[in-house]
Amino acid sequence: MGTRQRRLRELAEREQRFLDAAREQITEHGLLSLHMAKVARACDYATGTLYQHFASKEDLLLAICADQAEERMAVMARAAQWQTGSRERMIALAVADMLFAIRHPDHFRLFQYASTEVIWHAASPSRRDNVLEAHRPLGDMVAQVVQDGLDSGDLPPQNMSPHAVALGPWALTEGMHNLVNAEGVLDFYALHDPYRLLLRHLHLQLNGMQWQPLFDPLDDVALTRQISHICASLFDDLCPEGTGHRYCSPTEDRTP
Amino acid sequence: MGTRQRRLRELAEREQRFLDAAREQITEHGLLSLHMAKVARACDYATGTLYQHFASKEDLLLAICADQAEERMAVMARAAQWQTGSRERMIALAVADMLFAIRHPDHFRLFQYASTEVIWHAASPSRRDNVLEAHRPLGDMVAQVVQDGLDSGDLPPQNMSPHAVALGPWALTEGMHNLVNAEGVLDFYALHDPYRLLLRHLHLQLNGMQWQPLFDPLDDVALTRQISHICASLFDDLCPEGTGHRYCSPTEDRTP
DNA sequence: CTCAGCTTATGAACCCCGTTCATACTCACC
DNA sequence: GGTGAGTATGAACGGGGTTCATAAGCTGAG
Repeated sequence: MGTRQRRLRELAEREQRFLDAAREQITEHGLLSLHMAKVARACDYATGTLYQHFASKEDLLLAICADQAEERMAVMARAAQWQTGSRERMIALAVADMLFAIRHPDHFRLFQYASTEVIWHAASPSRRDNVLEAHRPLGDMVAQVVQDGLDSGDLPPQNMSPHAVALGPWALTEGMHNLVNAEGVLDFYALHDPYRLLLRHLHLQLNGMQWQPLFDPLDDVALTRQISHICASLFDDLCPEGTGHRYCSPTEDRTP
Repeated sequence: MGTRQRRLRELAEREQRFLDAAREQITEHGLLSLHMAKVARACDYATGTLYQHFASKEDLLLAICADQAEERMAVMARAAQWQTGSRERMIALAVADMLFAIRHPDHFRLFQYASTEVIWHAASPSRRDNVLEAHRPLGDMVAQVVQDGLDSGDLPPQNMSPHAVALGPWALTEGMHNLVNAEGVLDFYALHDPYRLLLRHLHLQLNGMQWQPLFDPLDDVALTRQISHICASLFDDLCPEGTGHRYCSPTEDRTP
């Protein structure tokens, strides 16, 4: 029955248009100015129609999250793809996510906001599952890196499951994103270039897990080279329109 | 002029009563059910009066944060107080914060929610400064531990400022709290007792910074003993009414 | 005691949304 | 053409944050 299939396709297309419109509004005017009526109007629909797709505003927010997660994962996967050792791949994952957070601050803020208890529990359960499912690759990718390292003898066994080991770098990265995002904190402590700091700490952390060191984590030049190397493979993804973009710390512009 | 002073005192007292009422409502009915009208009514005031103290709902939320921060800091300070080495003090800070998050989940969720872009920027600037100021001890405590360690020769120099070094353990702890709070994530990866995992990773991280190890981070028994030791000095703070409370991982109850 | 002047409290009214629902429309199928 | 399931509409509803004109209380002076 071709009619039914067409219907479904149209439904999915419309949903995507709603999501895009919502995303655009967030990018343009901030999370605070996301209104259901405006999203519907932007797609030339009445407000009620929106509620055939999303049970509530929170539901819409989480839908956007699930939608954006795909892109986030893709960027990370691509960054890790070109690295050889387990350690390099782990670092690449963190750098990619960090770049994503820098380049798409609104999306990243949305991730934080939506994973808040208030929003999370106001959405429908199925939508929550969607978000979790969409984010599954994140944890799996990190754990896979550990697993591959163990298999190839690249890493020493830790008596911990790959996922448990993976939680360390993952938490460190998330936490640093948080601190960076919490405006004021970094200025408070006069910490410039927090993302380079993240990389340094990540290296130190891997050292602690006795992953063989590539170079001294305190070697600033080597660190920069590594970041640039990873970034080079990512800028097409992250800056489609940009030409000649290079790694530039978010605070670098501020210093005269 | 005694009148003026009395006025100010009354003002402060009333503000505190508002804050307490709001906190109670959050504890009782969750963040979603915090309504300005109800807070005012709980203190036998009209709604409008609330707006003489707090410019908006977000302002009130941030005020609660600043208020609660004091308690959070106090618990951490107390935990670190009884430890001798730099490494133990650093661990104690993390454990204390972790316990605070477990024992006061609502407060902790509020911290997360309020540091969200949406809430943060809807509050008044002076209130935001309040929150930052109230949280300053957090970063300073962590950095102080590093500084003391360096001064006493307890720690090797890292070519990094104490605050920069401190950001590592700090971010790791925050990040782990986040992941734990993001419901579903841990079940997804079958990770039980995430807080013990935090401790393990913290030890591994300190290893990486070449802080001399106390024991093998993978030694589960030693880890538990250390956690219990730190907790013992904290339960009076965290469970005023509780008698005979002991450390118990949040997931321990679930397993039959 | 009394009046002026300032501070604070009041709660009804305002307004902005998110959400719902009865109605009308569309269109594939008989 | 008739039928019914699916879909769109937009006015109306309701909750709740915010404001404001008014009233009440308090202080200090005369």
